[in-house]
Amino acid sequence: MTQTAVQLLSTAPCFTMKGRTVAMSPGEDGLIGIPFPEHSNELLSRLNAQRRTGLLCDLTLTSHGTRYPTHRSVMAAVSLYFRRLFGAEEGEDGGEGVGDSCSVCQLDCVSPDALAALLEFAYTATLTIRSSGMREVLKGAQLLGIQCVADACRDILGETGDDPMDPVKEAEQLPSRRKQDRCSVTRAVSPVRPVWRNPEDTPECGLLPAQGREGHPPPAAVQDGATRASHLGRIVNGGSHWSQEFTPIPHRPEDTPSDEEESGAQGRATPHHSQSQGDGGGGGAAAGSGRKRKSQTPQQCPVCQKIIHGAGKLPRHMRTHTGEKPFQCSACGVRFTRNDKLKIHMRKHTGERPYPCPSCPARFLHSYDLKNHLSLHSGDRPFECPLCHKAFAREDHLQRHRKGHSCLELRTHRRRRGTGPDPSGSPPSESFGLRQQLPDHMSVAAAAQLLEGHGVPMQGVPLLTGARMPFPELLWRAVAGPVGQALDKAEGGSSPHGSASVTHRTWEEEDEEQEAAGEEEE
DNA sequence: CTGGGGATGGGGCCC
DNA sequence: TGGGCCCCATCCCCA
Repeated sequence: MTQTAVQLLSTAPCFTMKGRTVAMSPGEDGLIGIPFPEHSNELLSRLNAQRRTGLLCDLTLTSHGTRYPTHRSVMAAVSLYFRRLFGAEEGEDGGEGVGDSCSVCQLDCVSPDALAALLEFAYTATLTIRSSGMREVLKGAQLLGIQCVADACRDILGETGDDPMDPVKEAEQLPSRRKQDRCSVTRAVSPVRPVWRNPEDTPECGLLPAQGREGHPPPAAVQDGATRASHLGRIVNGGSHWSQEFTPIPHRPEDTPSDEEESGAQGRATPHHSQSQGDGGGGGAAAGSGRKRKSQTPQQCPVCQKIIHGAGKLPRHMRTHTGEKPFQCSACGVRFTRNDKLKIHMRKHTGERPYPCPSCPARFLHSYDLKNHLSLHSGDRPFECPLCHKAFAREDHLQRHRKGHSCLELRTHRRRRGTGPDPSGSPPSESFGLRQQLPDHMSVAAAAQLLEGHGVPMQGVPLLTGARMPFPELLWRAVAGPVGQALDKAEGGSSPHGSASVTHRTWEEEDEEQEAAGEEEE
């Protein structure tokens, strides 16, 4: 995909299909971006499985006799040291690095435990270490140029990141040494002097890469880290180094990476760099200064690529991936991912129910419980099934009703004119207005004219072009994706439910229901 | 199947 | 900028 296409997609309107947010490019016909959020996780997991079995391992690291089969590409991706050693750094013309044949790298200056932890981090994005081994891991991370791990260890050890002797930072401050002699670069990166052995060079080395495949038990170092995590201190992704790992979302599409130079920041999820950090546009040189990049909003989760809005919300989100629950109830021991959830939980123990019903003695733990409860008093059932017109007091109950195919009147009833919500299942407050002006059997062209008369552009509407609309709802479906939000705006404000997402989801649901109805008819 | 309570995760606002 | 607090949407569970 071209860079232009990527930029287009990054700002393109999106819709949801089968639970997947799909970006549509308005400018390029047929160009869509379909994200697979689990791909990176699965990829890493499979690579780790290959490492454990020695499959496809083309590099063996050794430390004091302990051998660790691994993959060059992974090590080059995670370690600045290996990246430069292999000539894999961006912009390198290659061919000058260590040869492609199976090799052994002796790293005796990194302790076996630290090397094991760093390898596990490389393949799992989780660092599992003993507190007592923190300094060794820090040392190894510095030597190998794994910046985020080094920073996390420094944070925990309470050290600053301004160590002038830090070989990683020192190396990163070398802006244009890629054309220099590889060995000299290597020394600049790290004082590690690996002993490279090639199978053709020594008989000893010829054994090494094959060992993992040929019956040698996997070294302790490549055992499942989860088994060790139970009794070890654990630094997980939710740690402070995520603040460096996140991907700032460029606010303007023209914010494209300008620094082709690898700055040394590890594990960047996407090549997008923040251009608004006040680095003076210096590109790689400034980025490589070792100064901590400050996070800004919105931020993209490096695991699921979800965009997280709000300052300081990314660490909170990351705990949903790591499972970290740092907030424990002192009364019952239940743990929570968030402090505010623990606070609400504590009301159970204190008996506090701060949300009293004004109409009855009932009191509630949560404001939304009170809100639900109040709908019982009022008798309001604003959420009506568009198919069977059964009304619900709660939106989630309507959703459950529709998802569960409990409605037996699929496609047999038309929406009542002038009453009830639209087929999106949205509450009445957002169902009427401009949308009601769309008569039955209106042509797309006529509908477009009407909508554009309200300032709603119809360009980019991908569906039903040239078709006649059997129902105005279908037109609404057609415009829901690209211009639905604009239509909402034209109608005078957004719905309290976030019309875009609601409409997109319901659009998808309706497709499924139409399919189901079609099958029934057959 | 529905009503209701509770849990979870995201966003907004504020400090 | 990070975190606290709150609200909201959604999901799960149980009666």
